[in-house]
Amino acid sequence: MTAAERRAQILDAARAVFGRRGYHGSTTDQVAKAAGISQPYVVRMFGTKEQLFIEVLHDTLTTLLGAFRAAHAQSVARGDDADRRAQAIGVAYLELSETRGFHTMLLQGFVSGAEPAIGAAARAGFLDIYRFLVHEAGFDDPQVSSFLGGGMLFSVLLGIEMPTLFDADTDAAALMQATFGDKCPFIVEAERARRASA
Amino acid sequence: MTAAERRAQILDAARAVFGRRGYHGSTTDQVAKAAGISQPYVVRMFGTKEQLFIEVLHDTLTTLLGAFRAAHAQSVARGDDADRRAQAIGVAYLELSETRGFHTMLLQGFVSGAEPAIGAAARAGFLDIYRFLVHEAGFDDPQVSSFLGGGMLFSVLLGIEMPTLFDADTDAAALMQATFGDKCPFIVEAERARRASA
DNA sequence: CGAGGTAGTTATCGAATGATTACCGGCAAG
DNA sequence: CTTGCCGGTAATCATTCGATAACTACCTCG
Repeated sequence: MTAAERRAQILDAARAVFGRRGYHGSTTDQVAKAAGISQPYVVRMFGTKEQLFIEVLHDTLTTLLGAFRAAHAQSVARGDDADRRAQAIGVAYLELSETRGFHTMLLQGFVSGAEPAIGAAARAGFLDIYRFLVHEAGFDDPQVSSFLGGGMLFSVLLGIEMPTLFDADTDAAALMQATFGDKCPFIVEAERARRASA
Repeated sequence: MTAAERRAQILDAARAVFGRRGYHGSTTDQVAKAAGISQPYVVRMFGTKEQLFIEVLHDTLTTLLGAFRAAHAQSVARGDDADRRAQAIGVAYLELSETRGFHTMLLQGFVSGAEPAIGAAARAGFLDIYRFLVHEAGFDDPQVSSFLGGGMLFSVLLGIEMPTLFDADTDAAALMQATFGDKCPFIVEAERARRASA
């Protein structure tokens, strides 16, 4: 396998691992095992664990902004009004949950601000999203706060593994229904599958 | 000093440490140093680091719910309408940022769901907040989503140390203005003081 | 006084983990 | 054929960190 392919594969595996256990809670060996290679190779390819984490975060943020731009452009092409355009971007955000550990990886990046290099990357990435929403998508202040807040709540509910309580607790089910909307059954099912495979 | 006093002091120090670096990123020695005692004593008093983390989380959630209940009761006593009552609880949430690491500790609890015992405590605590908002404070679904989302965004912006960019980046300043509202200068100043002391 | 409990410490151990080094097999080019 | 590089591993090192053990100073009560 070529080095570039391996690199992509490691980034993918690392996103799942880091997304679940965070920067400090994950080991390079876990990433290596998830990618099906040896631990020293992970380190050699990325230099350090911190560098790997930052590249995963950067890659995830790039994917996110790409998805947002695509959704926005499509919505504009359809001639949607402002509300519809905002909704299209929101849907794009929810649909990124199909790629393993996407939202939890973002969140883990956002709570690792105490590591200087990671904090800088996280701040820059968060601001990029904000700038896109305001300057490209034309959100106003209440819209952007509401959008980002909804996104953070979404990610936290996934990180906390709230879907495990969907069947056991009616309040949990109501909360997730209120947050995930009509994507709710889809997300609950995806989480169930993830747990079953683990 | 009595054991109960020490316990409270350690919990306080641990909240600041865990809030900044998370569960895996913090060491019992950092907590001990912050509390001015030896590392083995921290472990002996709480059994394990995990147990300490869970107790800090529980303590933080208890404080949070207490503050919410007090704010709600006061608002009811004033005869406020539903919107005012919701706002009073929101203000109570913001004001808890005066106690060191409060919001970031909550967030760190919420992203450590991969540790089984911590995840269970975090889910239960999150649901307690949800239940208070819905069943005691009478929030409807959109209100509760908006409130929780705003809270998560608030905590993430603190965790990411976004206030460090307040003066350097006008977009960062706008984002924080939109999120923190009129508490914004207060919070920026508090973060500046925290960094100066570190 | 002395016995026991309370609040702590110093010293140390063992496991985990990020990183390094040295090595190996295949394959393409000269 | 052999030289050298590319993709990759096994072995190992140096630290860090949570936990344990053993000890000490102080206070109080009979």
